[in-house]
Amino acid sequence: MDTREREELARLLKALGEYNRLSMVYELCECSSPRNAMCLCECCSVDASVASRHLKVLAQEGVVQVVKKGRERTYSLNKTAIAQKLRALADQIES
Amino acid sequence: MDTREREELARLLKALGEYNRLSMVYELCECSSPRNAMCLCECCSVDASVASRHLKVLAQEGVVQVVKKGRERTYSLNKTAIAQKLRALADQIES
DNA sequence: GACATATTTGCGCAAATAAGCAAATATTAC
DNA sequence: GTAATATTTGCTTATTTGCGCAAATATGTC
Repeated sequence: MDTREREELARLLKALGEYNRLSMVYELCECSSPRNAMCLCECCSVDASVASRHLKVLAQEGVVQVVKKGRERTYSLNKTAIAQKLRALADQIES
Repeated sequence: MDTREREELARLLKALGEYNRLSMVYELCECSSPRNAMCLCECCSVDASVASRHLKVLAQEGVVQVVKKGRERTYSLNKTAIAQKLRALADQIES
């Protein structure tokens, strides 16, 4: 694993390691259909602007996928990609 | 998963999500035997005091185990515990 | 005891982070 | 066009974080 990858992984873990962001991820886990920021800001009781910023971070790190739908944007989890990265780290740690 | 567990998981991910700390974890991955802070501070070119603080964070979150050996303390990874938590999160995300 | 080594702690500083609010922007509906 | 809704952005504030250095502490060696 080179430096670049390690930096990327650190950013991913940091993105997931903030309580409100993690709560949004869990929320998205439980909803089968994509949600918008207005909905997701409720699960952690923050302003919509705050949720928007958190979701931007999650999108940058590839945790969520954004789809523009009219005046709203819906977010869904990149389940397999994230799960794969977490498992890869688990494997490496256990090796 | 209740609030307490989620906070705990967020703290774990945050602990792993800092580049120098993650580097120490990788370093510990590669050494089969436990290492002390003096050794671990080299892999990320920081002061020993900084390494000491980082290792304290990792210990608090259960990432590493500390063994007091004379005037030094040796650190080793709690491999299975961490791997298990990461896989549990992966499973939950993928579900 | 004196000295060396490993770690921790206190302090200060700079940068990053999270939050809320208000304003700006985009898009839909009427 | 106007009004309503969803999002983003700018601004400010408060807090946290990471770092280095120096001093303090702990422990082993002589």
